[in-house]
Amino acid sequence: MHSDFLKPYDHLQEKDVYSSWEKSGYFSPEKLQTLKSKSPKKPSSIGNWKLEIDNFCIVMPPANANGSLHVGHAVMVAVEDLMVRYWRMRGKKTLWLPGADHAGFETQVVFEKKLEKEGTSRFEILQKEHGRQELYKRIWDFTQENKSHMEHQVRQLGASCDWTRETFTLDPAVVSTVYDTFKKLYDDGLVYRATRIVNWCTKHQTSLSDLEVAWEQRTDKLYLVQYKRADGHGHITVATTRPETIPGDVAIAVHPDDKRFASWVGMQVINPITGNAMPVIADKAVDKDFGTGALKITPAHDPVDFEVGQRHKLEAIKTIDFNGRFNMLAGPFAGMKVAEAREEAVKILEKNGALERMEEYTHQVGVCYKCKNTIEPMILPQWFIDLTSPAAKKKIVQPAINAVKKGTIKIFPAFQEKIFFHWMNNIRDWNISRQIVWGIPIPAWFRKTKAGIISNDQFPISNKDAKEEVYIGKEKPKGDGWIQETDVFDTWFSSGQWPFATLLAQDAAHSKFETQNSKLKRSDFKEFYPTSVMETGYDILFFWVARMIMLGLYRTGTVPFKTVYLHGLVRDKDKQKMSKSKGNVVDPLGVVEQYGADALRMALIVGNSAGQDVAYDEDKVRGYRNFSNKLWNIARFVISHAEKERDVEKVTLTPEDKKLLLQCAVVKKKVAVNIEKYRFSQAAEEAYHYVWHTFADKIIESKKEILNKEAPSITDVKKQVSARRALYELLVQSISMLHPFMPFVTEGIYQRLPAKDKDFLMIEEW
RNA sequence: GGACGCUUAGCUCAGCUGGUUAGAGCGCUUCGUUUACACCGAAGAGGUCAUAGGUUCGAAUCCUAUAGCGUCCACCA
Repeated sequence: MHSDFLKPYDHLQEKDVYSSWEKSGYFSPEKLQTLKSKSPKKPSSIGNWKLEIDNFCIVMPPANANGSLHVGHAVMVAVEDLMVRYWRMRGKKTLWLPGADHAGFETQVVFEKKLEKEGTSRFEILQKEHGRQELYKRIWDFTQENKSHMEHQVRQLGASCDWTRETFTLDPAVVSTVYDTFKKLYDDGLVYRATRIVNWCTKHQTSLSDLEVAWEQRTDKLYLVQYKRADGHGHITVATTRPETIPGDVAIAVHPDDKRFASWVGMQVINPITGNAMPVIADKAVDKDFGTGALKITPAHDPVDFEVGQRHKLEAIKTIDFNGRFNMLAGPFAGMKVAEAREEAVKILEKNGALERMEEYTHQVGVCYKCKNTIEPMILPQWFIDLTSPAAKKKIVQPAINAVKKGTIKIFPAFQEKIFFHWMNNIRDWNISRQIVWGIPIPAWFRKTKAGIISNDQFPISNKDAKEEVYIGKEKPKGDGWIQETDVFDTWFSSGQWPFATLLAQDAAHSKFETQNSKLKRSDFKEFYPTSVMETGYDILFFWVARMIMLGLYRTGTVPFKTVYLHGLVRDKDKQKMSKSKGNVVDPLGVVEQYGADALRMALIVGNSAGQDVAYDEDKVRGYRNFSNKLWNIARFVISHAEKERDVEKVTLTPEDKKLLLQCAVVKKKVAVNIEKYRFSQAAEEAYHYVWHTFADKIIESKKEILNKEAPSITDVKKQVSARRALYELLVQSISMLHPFMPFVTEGIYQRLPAKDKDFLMIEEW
C-alpha cells in the first residue's frame, strides 16, 4: 500500500492536489480536448447518454477585489465547481472563466474607511495636485493586492477554473468593450445626459442608482405649515416633513379635482420663511387625501417636486450643497446641516405664527445602502440609460423579458422569474454616472459653444441656456476647449457586460499571440457564447442578472446564458444575516484549514436548494469531514485487498457482485440526473448515502467474511477474487460520483489506485 | 400599499409531475469494537407534515382563506 495512505485522512494534502491539477493544464478546455481526441475513451459501464451540447461554460461572478472571500463565495465555488467538474467528466469541452471586479463604489467605500483609519480622507488627497491620479493609483494597488489574495483563496476551495483566462473588469480589452457598448447606446439614442434629480449620498459625495438606495422606517414629525395669501385673505396649510427646505419652495400644489382649493389655483402665497411670493398650482401628483391636500413644491430637493417643477416650468432653487449643508440661497439656514436647519425652521415658523401643529409621523426614508446616511435628492447632470421610452422598451427591455418568458433563459428557482418580470415591467432609467475616481471613466468630452458654464456645475438649471457640444469616444477629440467628463460608470454597467466582455477579452489577447503562431486559432466568444449557466446569489438578480440579460441581448443579439441558478444566502446557525457588526461572519478559509475544503463544500451544498437560504453550522462541516475520512478508509480497505489481486482486470464476477455493480450504476445515474436538474442537494445526499450506508455499511461488511476466510475452497477463492474486483470497481465508481462534490479526497484516492495509465480523476469519464 | 418565499422529528433541512408503514444529517438513548475507519459499528426513541375549509378513490404534495416568520419592490409630502 502507498506509504502515505495514512489514517486518519489528512486534508492538508489538498494543497498538493490542487497544484498538480493546475500544473496538468486540464483546467483549460483546449488541453482537455486534445487529450480526448487522442485517446477516445471507451463507453463507461453505466452507459453514455447522448450530450445535447458539446461544451459547457460558466463565467464566474467576479469577486469584488476589496477584501477576502466570505462564505457566499464558498457557496458559489462549491456549486459552480460541481457543475464544471461533472460536465468535464461527462466529456464536454468545459470552460470556467474566473475574474475579479474593481467594484467601483463598493471598493472606494472600503478604501475610504481605510483612509479614515489613517486619519485622512479621499477629499484631502483630491485637494493635492494630481490628487485624482494618486487616489486612483492607491486604490489600484489595494485591489491588486486583494485580487491575488482572493485568487489564492479560490484555489484553496478547489475551483477548477482556467486561470490562464482570468479577467479583471479594468483590463484594457474589457474597458474597450464597455466603451463600445456605451457608444452604441449613445448612437442608438438610448443613453442620454440630463440634469435630473438623483439620489445623492452626502458622505460619499456621489449619486447612486435607485437600487443602491436602502429604505429605513423612521418616526419623524409632520409639520403643518401655513402659507398666507399674498392679498392677505387667509392661508393655505401644507404638510411637510422637511420644513428646512422651505426657502427652496417655488409653489404650492393642489390636486386639479380638489374642490376645496379650486379657487386658490393661480393665486399667490407668501413663503413663510423668505417672504417671497409664489403661485398655487394644480398638479395630479398631489394626493388629495394625504395631509391637508396641499403640497409645497421644492423642485431642487424632492423627486416628486422636481417632476412637478418640470411640468410647470418652475425654477429649482438649490439650497443644499454636496456636503448636505445649506448654502446662501437658504437664507437663515446658510451654513447649517439638515438637522440643525430643521430645528431653526421650526423656531422661525413658530415666531411667524406659521406653524399650525406637528404630528408624529412614521415613514420610509431613503438612505445610502453603505453608510446609512439619509439620501439627499440633488439636481445634477448625469448619464442615464433610457429604459422607459418606446424605443428602449423595444430594443432593450422587451427582448430581455421575452427571453425569460419563452424559456430561452431559464431561472432556478422558477419563482424568481415572477420577481424578475415585475421589476422589468416597472423598470426606470438607469443612472450610470458616479462622482468617484475608482472606476471606468465615462468616455465623453464637452466643449461649450455659447456663453454659459459647463453644466457639470453647481447650478445647472439656471444655466440651461449654455449650449455645449458632446463627443463620445476613447480619445480626446481634435480642436480646442474640450473638457473630459470626470464621472465614472456605475460598476454594474461594466459587470453587466461580463459574459461577452470576458470572452471577447480572450479573443483580443489571443489574436495578438496568433500572429506569431497561427496554429493556435481560437475564439472563446464563438465557442462559448452564450454561456451555459449563470450561477449567483438571488440578492443581485436586479443589480446584475437583469442587466446582463439586457446588455447581452442588446450587444450580441443573443442571451448571455441559458440558465440562471440563484443560490440561497448563507446565514448563521440562527438564520441571522452574517455581518461584521454582528460578529457572526464565518471565514471560509479558516474552516478549510480546520476541516478541509471538501467538508465545507459538502456542508454548503447539502440542504441548499435554489433560492432558499442556508444556515451555516459547524457541526455539519464536521460531519462531512468525518465523511472524507470514511471515504478514505473505504479506499484503504478496498485497495489493500485489491493489491492482493494483481490482475483485477480479468476477473469473472459472481452474479451477486454483478448485481452490486448494477445497483451502483443506478445510484450514479440518479446523482447525474439530479445534477443536471440543478437539484444539487439531492445529488450530494444521494451519493453520500450510497457510499456510506450502502457501500461501506452493507457491501463491505458483507464481504469481510469471505475475504478473511482462512483456507478457502476453490469456490471461495473465486468468490474472493470476484469480491475484490467488485469492491475495487465500486470504489472507482464512488470516487467518480463524489468527485464533483469532494474533489480533493477523491482525487487523492484516485492517485493511490493500483492502476496503470492513470491521469487525473478530474478528467476521467464520469 | 403591492409581490414573493417559508412554516415537515429537539436543531438544520429534503420530499421532483398528488399514490404503499413521511426521509436525511446533527443531536439523543442503549449496546458493541485492539485488525478500513471512534472523524467507527449495531439497534432504537422521536412527527395530528402551521390552522381551517375544499378538489380527489387518495394530499405534506393541488385550490381557497387565516395566522406567524422572513425577503423584495413602491416618489404619498
